[in-house]
Amino acid sequence: MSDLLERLRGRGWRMTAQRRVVAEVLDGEHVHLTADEVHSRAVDRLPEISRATVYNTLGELVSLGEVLEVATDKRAKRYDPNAHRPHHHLVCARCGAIRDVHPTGDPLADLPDSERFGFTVSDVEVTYRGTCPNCAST
Amino acid sequence: MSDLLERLRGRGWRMTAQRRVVAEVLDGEHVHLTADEVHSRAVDRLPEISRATVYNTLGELVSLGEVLEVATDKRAKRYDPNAHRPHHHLVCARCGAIRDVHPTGDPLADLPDSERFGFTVSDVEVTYRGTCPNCAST
DNA sequence: GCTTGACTTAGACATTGTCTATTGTAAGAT
DNA sequence: ATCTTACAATAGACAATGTCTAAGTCAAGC
Repeated sequence: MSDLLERLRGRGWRMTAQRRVVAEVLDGEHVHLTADEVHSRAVDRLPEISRATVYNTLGELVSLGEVLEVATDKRAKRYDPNAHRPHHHLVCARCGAIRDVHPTGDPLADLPDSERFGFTVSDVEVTYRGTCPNCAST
Repeated sequence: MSDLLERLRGRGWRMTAQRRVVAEVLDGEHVHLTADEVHSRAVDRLPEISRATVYNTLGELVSLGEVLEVATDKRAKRYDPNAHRPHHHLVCARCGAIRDVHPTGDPLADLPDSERFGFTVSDVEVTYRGTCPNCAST
């Protein structure tokens, strides 16, 4: 399974039961869990894992560049393990469902110098919003 | 000043001292305040205004479509009064400064049907990230 | 199998946002 | 001008999310 665990081990990350569980919970495509969701799933496998550890571990994974923070919804941050392949997000305004998407084109090229205000621009984040098929039919 | 107040009045919005102050605080270009910042600036002009009123008023302005919520930073929501002219945001990763920007091109057109997962896509939000001139020089 | 420094824990604390019951008031009616 | 009344504002409790600390625990190297 998870290349994630492999990569982390290779980077000298000290492996503990808690960290393994967090990494396992985050495995997969179209995974965008909040910290609390990660925690409750982790508790299923390792009942004594604490909230602080989940937050710490998520923060480390983000620093290591193995997981992305996304702020699609205005409430909790979500964590996206699909960090090695650049992508953007499509969010359902009704139910909050999130899909990873890969638009064509480069939005960076669409920002003229005159609109950069002297900034060095390094990254773009695109969030598409709409209604998912499920919510549309009800 | 503010067409905002004009428009609100025209829409039958009951005008109170508190609402006027909130609307005034939000007036201008490149304004992206958090609810708490709005509150503290409102307090300067109207010391007895309560936090709840600021939150309520901001929520109403958003519902009315006169103000946009933006989630550029992962902490508090920010409120952008520039709702009548579509635009995106450029954020400094160091200091959090925000500018309104107007990229060319249409990101909606860049999302192929095969990447829409059956969603009806209605809106796009683009956030550019980088370093502002101020932070770059220090 | 020790030792040690890094990891984990519980829970207090901080920040941001929401809700409720009560009091106040803008704006139309008289 | 004053009255009435529905809507708005208030204080403060509560909720959700995230951060920090002091003390205990353990993975990994020796």
